Amino acid sequence: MVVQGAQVVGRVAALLRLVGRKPEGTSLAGLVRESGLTRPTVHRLLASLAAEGFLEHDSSSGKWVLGPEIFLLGSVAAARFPMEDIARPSLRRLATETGESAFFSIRRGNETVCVLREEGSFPVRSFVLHEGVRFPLGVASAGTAILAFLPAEEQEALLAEWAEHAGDFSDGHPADVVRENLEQTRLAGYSVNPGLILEGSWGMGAAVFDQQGRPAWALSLTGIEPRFRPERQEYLGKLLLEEAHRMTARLQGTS
Amino acid sequence: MVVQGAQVVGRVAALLRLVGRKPEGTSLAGLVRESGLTRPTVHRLLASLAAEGFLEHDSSSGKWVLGPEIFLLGSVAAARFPMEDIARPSLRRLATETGESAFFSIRRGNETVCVLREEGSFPVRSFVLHEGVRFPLGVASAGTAILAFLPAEEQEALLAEWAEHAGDFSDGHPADVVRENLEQTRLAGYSVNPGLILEGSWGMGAAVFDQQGRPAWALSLTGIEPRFRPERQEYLGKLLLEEAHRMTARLQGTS
DNA sequence: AGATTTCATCCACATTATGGACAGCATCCA
DNA sequence: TGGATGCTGTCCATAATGTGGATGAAATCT
Repeated sequence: MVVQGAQVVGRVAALLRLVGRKPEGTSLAGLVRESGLTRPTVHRLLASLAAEGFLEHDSSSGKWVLGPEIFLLGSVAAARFPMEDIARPSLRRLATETGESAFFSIRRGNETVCVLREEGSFPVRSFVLHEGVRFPLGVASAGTAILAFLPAEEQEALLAEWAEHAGDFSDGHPADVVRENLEQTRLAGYSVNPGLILEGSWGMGAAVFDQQGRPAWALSLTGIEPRFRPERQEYLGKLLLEEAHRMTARLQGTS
Repeated sequence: MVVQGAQVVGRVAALLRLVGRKPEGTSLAGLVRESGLTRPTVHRLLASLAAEGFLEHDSSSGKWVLGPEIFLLGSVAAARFPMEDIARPSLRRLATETGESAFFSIRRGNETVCVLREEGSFPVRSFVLHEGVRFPLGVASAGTAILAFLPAEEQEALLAEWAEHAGDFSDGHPADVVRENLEQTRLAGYSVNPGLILEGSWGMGAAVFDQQGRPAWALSLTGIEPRFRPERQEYLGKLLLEEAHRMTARLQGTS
């Protein structure tokens, strides 16, 4: 998987992903911490990425943010990944129908990345999840919904080295809790995150399947605990599954 | 401008831009030609970019295309560059009103990059311009409209080394023709490209200005020569200027 | 005003990326 | 059928490239 003689490419990619996590930008020190690289190296790579227009350095805040070239390349790439067109209507329906915030996440390797958000009308909202945020598979409702429907051996591979895979999240997500959660998800069809990431901040998710029948994306809803009591879960789950089925059908149909 | 000790970053950036030019993808050999790098180097960089998800290698066609990570980062970056929301309505109006195809391009250094397209109803369409295509400033109607309203010294800097700047386009665009064209553009407010890139394929453009009053974007229309006769140019130019003014006002107002 | 944290830059060193060379496939043509 | 052409993928000795410890300046906190 790893290509010889391209160390920097990996480092650059990691830095771009880290910067992309926070729309408001990240400081040099933060990136040094999160990347594990030395400061001079991070600084040089950031500066050269900025010279290429892939990043920008907000001189007032000193933070680094994604630059115009990323936006431009992204617009071109979006033609091959018409997620916006396909997912947005479902998100709108979910958000207006339930009042919660609705999200569309995409699987990328052993992570999920949140791509789209649609705010609900309910006045208390959680900001744990937003565009660009990444979670390890099995963490958060979207990643649980996806992991639950991956081939058993892939699930086992991740669970076998769970602490390493889940990183900072392994504290709040012990492997046995996750196992139980995946089992529940397979039974119900949808996943429930009972505030495991942030107390009181609940979520539910349902997987969307690609043409090969693999769970590649997920729809999810987030909100506060009182809005996710058991009696309402069934209703929310039904809505999520409905929209997930609709998207899956649409994606099977295309091409 | 160029950062020391970051050769690869520049190379990677150049390759990504080259790949982004053609939505259908580019072959290794093509990228070797266009980048001026050696084949092993290009291959290694492409392979490692693909391992990171920044590119994908279509194994049937053997071509390299932009990958999912670019799409994901692009979605995050799009929040800082809300061009779609602001430009799309103007493009719609231009396309429906005129029947020609309408485009929105953005200035990036000494180039313009086409970001958005809206097809017109007229059944003969040119495909010289599409999302991701880059032209040197002063080439094509969008780049002419922008260049014409840059500070005189910046214009002169480019015209002074025109052959180098315009590259392959310098044949069809001699410096004195461009100078005359810029003059005309300043007089009329809008630019006209009388089939200089491809015979019979005409275009007209108008610049959109940022908060500092600098021409940073452009709206343009393209079509075949009979649709751009002098009597119609005035009408098309008026529409372009109207929409460009509207966008400029909207952009001044925001923030 | 001293302590602490963050940012920017230098430069000797060796790790890392480079590219010439080789190998494997197609396709085309004599 | 053979060999000429054009493409992709890989190896590895070489040196050019990127690295990171160290230093200093600047900003922020106590």
